[in-house]
Amino acid sequence: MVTVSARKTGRPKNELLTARRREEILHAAAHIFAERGYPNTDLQAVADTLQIGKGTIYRYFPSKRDLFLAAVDQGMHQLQELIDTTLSGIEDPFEKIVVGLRTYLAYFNEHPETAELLIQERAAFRDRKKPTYFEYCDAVANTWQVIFENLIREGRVRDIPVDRILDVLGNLMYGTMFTNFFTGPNKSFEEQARDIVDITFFGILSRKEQRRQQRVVNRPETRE
Amino acid sequence: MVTVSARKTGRPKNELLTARRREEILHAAAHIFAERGYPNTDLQAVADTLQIGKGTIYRYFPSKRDLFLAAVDQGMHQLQELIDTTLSGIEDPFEKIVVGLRTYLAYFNEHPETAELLIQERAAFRDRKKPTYFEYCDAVANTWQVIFENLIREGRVRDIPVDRILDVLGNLMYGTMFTNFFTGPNKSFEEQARDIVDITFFGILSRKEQRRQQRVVNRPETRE
Amino acid sequence: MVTVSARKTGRPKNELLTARRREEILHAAAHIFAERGYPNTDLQAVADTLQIGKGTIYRYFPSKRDLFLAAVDQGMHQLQELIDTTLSGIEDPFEKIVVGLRTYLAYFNEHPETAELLIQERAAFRDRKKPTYFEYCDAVANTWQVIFENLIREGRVRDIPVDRILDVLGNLMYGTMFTNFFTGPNKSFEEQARDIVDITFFGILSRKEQRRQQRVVNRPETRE
Amino acid sequence: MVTVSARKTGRPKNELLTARRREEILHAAAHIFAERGYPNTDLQAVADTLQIGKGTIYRYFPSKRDLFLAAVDQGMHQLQELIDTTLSGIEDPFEKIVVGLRTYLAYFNEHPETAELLIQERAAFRDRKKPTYFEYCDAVANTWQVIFENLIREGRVRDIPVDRILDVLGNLMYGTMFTNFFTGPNKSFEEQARDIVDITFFGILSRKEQRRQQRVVNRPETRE
DNA sequence: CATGAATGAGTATTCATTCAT
DNA sequence: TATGAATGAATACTCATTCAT
Repeated sequence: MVTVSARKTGRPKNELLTARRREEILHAAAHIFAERGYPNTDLQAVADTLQIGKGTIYRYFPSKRDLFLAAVDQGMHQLQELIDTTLSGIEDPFEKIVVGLRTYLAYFNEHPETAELLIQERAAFRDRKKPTYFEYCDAVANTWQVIFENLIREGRVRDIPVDRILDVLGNLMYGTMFTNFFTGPNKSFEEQARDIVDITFFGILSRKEQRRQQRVVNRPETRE
Repeated sequence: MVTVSARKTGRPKNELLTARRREEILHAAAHIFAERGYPNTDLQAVADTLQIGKGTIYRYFPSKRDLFLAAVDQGMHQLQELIDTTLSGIEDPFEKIVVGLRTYLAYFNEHPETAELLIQERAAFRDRKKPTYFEYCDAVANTWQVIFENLIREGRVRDIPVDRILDVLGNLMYGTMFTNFFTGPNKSFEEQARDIVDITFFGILSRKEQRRQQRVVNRPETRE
Repeated sequence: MVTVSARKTGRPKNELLTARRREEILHAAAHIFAERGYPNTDLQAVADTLQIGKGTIYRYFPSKRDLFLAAVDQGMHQLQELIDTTLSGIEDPFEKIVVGLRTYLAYFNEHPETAELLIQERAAFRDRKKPTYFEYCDAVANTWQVIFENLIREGRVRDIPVDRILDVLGNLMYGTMFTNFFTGPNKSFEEQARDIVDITFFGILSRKEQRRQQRVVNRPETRE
Repeated sequence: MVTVSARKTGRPKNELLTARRREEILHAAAHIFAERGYPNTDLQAVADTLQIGKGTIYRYFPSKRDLFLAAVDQGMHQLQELIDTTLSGIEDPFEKIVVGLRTYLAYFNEHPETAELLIQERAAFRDRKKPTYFEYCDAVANTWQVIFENLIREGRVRDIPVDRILDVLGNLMYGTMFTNFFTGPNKSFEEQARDIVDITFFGILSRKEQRRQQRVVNRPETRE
């Protein structure tokens, strides 16, 4: 391909190299931010890790803050892509739910630095309207909404308002992820996924107790 | 100058006053730390709020870090006391669970600064073995363990290993608390408690689906 | 004198000491700013000179800029006070002019750092509406205005619009001061004052030439 | 590849183009340095203005400092050339003086950036032996020396040592230029030139007062 | 006991200059 | 030759902590 322009004869920019270096910086930064915390991280440390000059980082990201937020975003983006890919071949809605849950826990199990970044983001940027995590949640909420609506229509899930289900499941996943991160997981993510599914699908009550309580409290919104 | 009872007397500390001031400092500090974040809070601001000298704070707490951790601890302590008090008159185990859950959510609803402090603690003191929150969780875990064991023995709760139940419920509460804090609650804590109870007690599956899935997957650990 | 308040029992501030230290900082800063230039001056250098901590300077002046401007202002203030004092006992208007001029040049001769600060101010704060120097000029302009008006009324000075006289004399003094500062004075300030007075009072033209030129150009505004 | 005249030829530099670009850089730099001040100007801004690469500037000037000093020098050079040209056709010595003065003020009126550069030069390079301005002054001093000596010999100017006259006039011009620049001119440069000539030629004293003062003080150096 | 004056270690960011392309 | 990517030295200001009063 021949371009007319010319004129600019200097050192041509290598876009591929530029993009690769951006990724490298992001990757190193994510780990160092997670390891030391946002306020304790000197960009010099990131530069040293990559064996580049501190000024170079500023060529790619306008500020420490921007670099950090880009790192958080990248982490969430990867999670989203992973889930999208994993679920793409699955038809059965229940399997989608179970696999999605397991993938979520698996991701944070393998990328604890992403969890750390979510904490750091909140601690350092209390002002940001909405944490990156919840922005991503909003983005996929509708997909799950539809899935559950279908299940309810088919009579496979109780007729509970879907947002209640999503809230409870979402909060449970979120809490599990953070707890794992804070205390270290006391069981494998597969086991965790299994336990969550078991309890949220079947409830903790025994059959007998379920029947009894439903008789006592005539909960109108939770008809079978 | 004559002192009556030997030399140890001197100027008697007014222990009451001392304790009161300690509380005042802790209270003010909790709110300011929560409002500005740990690294952005300078003790001068705390001193100014209380109209005392900065040095005075150092007479009550040896360092900024200690003051902060004391504030976190106070928050969790209050929560614990509130729950203990609230549950003390309740006999029915299910009611204990439901009321405990509601009280927990109510507390953080009224004291969002405690939630903020938990975040800040984690962000600032990544090194501390275990966050204050989970120390308190451990402290009460046994109580709930016993409650659920009894329920299982009585056949009112499915025979699931109790720690699984506690993990799932604990993570769900924790996740709900943080989500509320991050995004603002989209429903009242009473509604949240109700939804959590509904789903974790009865499960989301319809009766029919529950039966079907239990037939398909012969899950040996979850006999009724 | 007994003050009621009390309450605040801590270390009392010593206002005298505070004021003295402020002066000390200002004095040291003036010389160091002048010696190294505004942008090249690190407040650490000022602190080192005074054997105090850098933070201490910031207790007295909110920023490097403020410290600098205070130093400039102090320099001009001293000049003004010196001139006021010197002229206070003088009645004869011509003597006032001559002595004022000499005092002005003498001051900058003894305080070359003030001249340097005026340059630095202009170079560093191009945005400030009016340089400190000219603010002080404006403040005294009226006094001299009156003196010259009287001299004109008495027929001792030619009937030239007074602001022209003030402009020319002012610019001449200003230019002389800066030239002295830039190139080093090539004569004593007394000689400079004498030369300025000689030329501005009598003009450089010979009597004969003055008469000739006045015949040729009938300059209406400069009647004798 | 065949080159005609031995090896030195290679790609012949286009000297004209080179010189033109040098001028362009100098011109742009002068304005940007004047607008932002020496320390606040980064060479990137100069490069951007000219739409060239930052490295290219370094092909023409070895350092920021050199570029700046070249810009100052160019400004003074232009002034000198303008005055030389303007005066070349003038025979009458008084007219030379008046026109020279007016041209000087006119130049700085049209090129305020040159005045700014003179300030910046002094502020940034306190160490340089002599500011560019005074180097140029020295270069032309002799010409004016001769002119005044002739006028004195012809009895048209009072027999004052010529360097006194030059000092006073020089300082007056310098002060006027800077004042104009700092405060904005409050009258046109033509009026300023007229006022300066009026006062320095005729003095401010009235005839009567001139006579009186000359009687009182028998100033030996200022005989008519 | 209470105070706040004093301290100085710690940090994000810029920009002159170099040099690979 | 022209370019702009890369570099790292340099810099104003804050704030936890101490301690004289």
